Amino acid sequence: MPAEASTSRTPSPPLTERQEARRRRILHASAQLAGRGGFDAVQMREVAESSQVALGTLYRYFPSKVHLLVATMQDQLERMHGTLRRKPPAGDTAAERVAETLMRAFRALQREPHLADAMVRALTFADRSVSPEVDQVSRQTTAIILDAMGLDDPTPEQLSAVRVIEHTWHSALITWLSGRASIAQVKIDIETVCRLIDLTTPER
Amino acid sequence: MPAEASTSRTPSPPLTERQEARRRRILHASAQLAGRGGFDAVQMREVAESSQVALGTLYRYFPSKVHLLVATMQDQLERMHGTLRRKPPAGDTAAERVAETLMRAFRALQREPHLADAMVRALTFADRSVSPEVDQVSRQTTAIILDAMGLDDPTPEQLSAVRVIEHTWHSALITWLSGRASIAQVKIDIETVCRLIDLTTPER
DNA sequence: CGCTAATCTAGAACAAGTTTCAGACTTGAT
DNA sequence: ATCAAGTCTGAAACTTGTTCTAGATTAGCG
Repeated sequence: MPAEASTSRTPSPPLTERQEARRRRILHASAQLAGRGGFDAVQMREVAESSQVALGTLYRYFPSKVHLLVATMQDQLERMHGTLRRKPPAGDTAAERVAETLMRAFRALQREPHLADAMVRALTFADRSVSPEVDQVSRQTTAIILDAMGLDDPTPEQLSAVRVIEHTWHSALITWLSGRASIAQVKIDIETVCRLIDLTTPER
Repeated sequence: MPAEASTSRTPSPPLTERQEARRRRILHASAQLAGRGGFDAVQMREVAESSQVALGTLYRYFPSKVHLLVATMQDQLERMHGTLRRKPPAGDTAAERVAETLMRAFRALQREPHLADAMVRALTFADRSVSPEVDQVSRQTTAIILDAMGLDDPTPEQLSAVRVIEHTWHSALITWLSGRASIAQVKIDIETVCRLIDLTTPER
């Protein structure tokens, strides 16, 4: 199993065991603090203390709070992709399966709304310096959606549809997290956008 | 003309002339600083100095940097809605007109990418305390899209489509601003999502 | 005009992200 | 085992958003 699948971006020098452990402690502390309190509760000094690492070291591993939270999201996403793989969605059409998959992910986020807040806010607040990492998250999300569609090599049109679905997914999450949309509303939006798939994938 | 259309939310005590002038100076300084440098360049001390107002006063008018930038966005949006009204889009279908309108708005933003950055980042970073203002921006955007569609009372289905279009609009802007998507890509995404309108609005 | 409450100003103070630095500790190669 | 290079630590310093305070100014009113 590729334990460093997400690291494939930067062929950084392989970490020693203790370094790997530090990295893990940091991500764990980050997720923990985010879990209660959300974005604001993830304070770099606290993350450092909580993971038994000096502040300077924390910054060596993750060059900013946003980097840290985006990495936390990568971590969680991988976990989720694994879970989803184990129980694939059951719908008849691609649109149904994608909608089901996203709603499943949404329910998982609802169980940890503060964590969701921290990760999503970091993701959309990220500036250019975090582009590679954000891109990685985006690729991972795309992979999840394509998995649900059951497609191996999608057409450009289908890729557009997937991108739009991702846009909707992120933005709908934000409106929900900031209390401007209900859970029901997010559900409707997801179902609505998933109809685009039928438009580009003439179901046989 | 309803000069305080956007203020209708909070029936705050009417401002004196000098106060109105201060508010205007602040918004102007904010847009100016945002215009070069984007989100980070809008520093509250600089805004205060630049608009000849004490820091405490700035915070009395806008309780946070995000509030300030969202208000700046409201301001710009109103301007744009006026412009768009004067030259309505010419497409045959609702989908075409909406896409054309959004692309026109997009081109306007391209002329001031830093300003766009500041406003959009503030919008998506806003937490619950800014919900009313963000909601106001959202209503304004909805109004612009419905205008383009040429609809007076849309069906719930059409409203869903409009919401999804807004989601895509915001999120696509973000990917463009952070350099993860090209202008062409944004165009495709907008055109793709606008097809949803045809799905919910059987063109006669 | 003269008073009172509200508003504004200048500036200090505080909070959290980020940077920096000197010294201690690890690691990998010889 | 020893040394050089790289890493980690603890603590202070710096930046920018935000809050607070004491005193000046302004607005509305009798």
